[in-house]
Amino acid sequence: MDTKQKILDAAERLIATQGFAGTSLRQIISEAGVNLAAVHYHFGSKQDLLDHVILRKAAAVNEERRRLIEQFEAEAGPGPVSVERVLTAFFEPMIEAGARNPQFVKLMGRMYGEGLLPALIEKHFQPTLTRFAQALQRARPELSQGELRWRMQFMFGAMSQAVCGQDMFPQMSVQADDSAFALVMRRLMVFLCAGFQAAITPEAETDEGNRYSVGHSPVPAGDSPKSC
Amino acid sequence: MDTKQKILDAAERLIATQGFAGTSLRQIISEAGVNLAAVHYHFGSKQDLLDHVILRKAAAVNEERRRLIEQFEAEAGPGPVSVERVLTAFFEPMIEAGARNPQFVKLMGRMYGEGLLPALIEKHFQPTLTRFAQALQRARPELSQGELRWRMQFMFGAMSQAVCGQDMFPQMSVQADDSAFALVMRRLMVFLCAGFQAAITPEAETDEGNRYSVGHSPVPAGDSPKSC
DNA sequence: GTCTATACTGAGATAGAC
DNA sequence: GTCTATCTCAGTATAGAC
Repeated sequence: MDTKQKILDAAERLIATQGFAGTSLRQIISEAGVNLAAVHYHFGSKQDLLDHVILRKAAAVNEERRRLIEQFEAEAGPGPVSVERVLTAFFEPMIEAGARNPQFVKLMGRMYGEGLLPALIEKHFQPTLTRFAQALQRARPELSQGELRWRMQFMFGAMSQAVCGQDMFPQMSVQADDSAFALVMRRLMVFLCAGFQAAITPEAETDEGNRYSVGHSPVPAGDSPKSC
Repeated sequence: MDTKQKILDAAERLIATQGFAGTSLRQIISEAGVNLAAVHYHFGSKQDLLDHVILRKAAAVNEERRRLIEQFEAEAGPGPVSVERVLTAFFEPMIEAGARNPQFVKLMGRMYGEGLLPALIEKHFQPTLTRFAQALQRARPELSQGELRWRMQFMFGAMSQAVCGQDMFPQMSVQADDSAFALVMRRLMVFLCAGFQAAITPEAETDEGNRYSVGHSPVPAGDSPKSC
C-alpha cells in the first residue's frame, strides 16, 4: 500500500543529492525495496515520478506564498506592496520548508538548474507566478515588463545557486551546516532586493561602432551607460 | 586529421541546444560523420569531450577577463576598482564572445545550470576567479568574505539564467532574437551591480522563537531585519 | 488493482583487428 | 588512427501471477 510513498521518499532523497539525470530508477527501487515496474505502474515514467516528487511538497509552499502575498496586499490597501515584502512573501515559505526538510529545497534548486522546473511551474503554478510578477510591477512601475521579467529570471537563477550551488572556492566550504540555510536565504533576499530596486537599464547605445573599443584604449571612468 | 574538430563542432552545436545529458554521443558522431570509438580515442569520455569543447573557447574569454581587470586595476592605482568596473571586466568579454558565437555562451550557461562547470572552473580558472573575488572584496570591504562569495554565487546563478534560461511566461517569449543578448547582459549587470552594492546582511535574529510567526498575525511593516 | 519477471532499445565504454 | 564487435547499464514496455 505504501509502495508509492516508499518510491517517492527514496526518489526525493536520491535526486536531491545526485540530480535527476544522475539518479537511475534502479537505484531508487533498490533503496525503496520495490520492483522496477512498480514505478511505471504508479507514475508512468521517470519524468512523471519527478513531477509527483516535486508537486506533493511544492504545492504547500506555493499555497503559503499566495496566502502571504494576499495578506500583504490587503495590508497595503490601494498602494503597492514594497519589493522587500513581495520577496518576503516569496522566500519565507521556502525558508520554512527548508528548515523542515532541507532535502526538498535542495532538490528544487537542482531541478531548476537542470532546466526541468519551468515546465512544471508553467503547468501548475502559473497563476501564483503571475501574481508575484504583478505585485513586483506595481512596486516598480518604472520598469518595463521585459526588464521586470528578466530580473525575475535573474532571481530564479540566483535562488537556484543559493540553494544547491556547489562552491567555486575549494579552500573554504561555505555551506557548512544546514543551520546556515536561513542566513543564506536572507543574504539572497538582500541581494535581490537591491537588484530589483536598481534604476532601469538604459536601452541606448546599440552597438555604435564596436563597444569593445574598451579593449586597448583606456575606458572612460565617469560616463558609463550603466546606472551603478 | 580534422576528426577532432568535427567532433568538437558537432558537440558544441548539439550540447548548446539540448544540454549535456540530453545529447548522446551517437547523435554527435552521426552529425560529425565519424565513428563512435573515435570520440573515446580522442577525448577519453563524454565528460572529457565536454571539457575540451568548453576549454577551447573559454580560455580566450578568461584571458580577456584577466587582461581587463589588470587594466582597470592599473588605472585605479592604489584605490579599489569600482564594482561596476569589476563586473564590466567580467561580463564584457562574455558579451563579445556571445556576439561572435551565441551558441557557445548558451552552452556555458547550460553547463553551469547542470552543475558541470564548477569543477572545470576550479581546475582551470581558479586564479582568475580568485582575482575577481579579491577585486570585489576591495570594492566592498564592509562585506565579510562569506557574504561576498555568496553574492558571487548568486551572480553565477543569475548569469546562467540570463544566458540560457527558459521563459517562465509562455505568453511572451522574451529572448526573441540574438541581437537582444547584449541588452540582457546589460540588464544583468545593472541588477548585479545593485546587488553587490547592497548593505551587509544583518546576521542577528537567529531563530528566536519561530520567525514564521509571520504566518497568522500581521507582519510588522517597518522594522524589518533586511536592509532594503 | 497491485505487483513480479523478463525482454527490448539505446546509452557510454572498451578490446582488439586493421 | 580508425572501425567493428561487444559489454554493461540505463529507461521503458508488457505479459501474467496474485
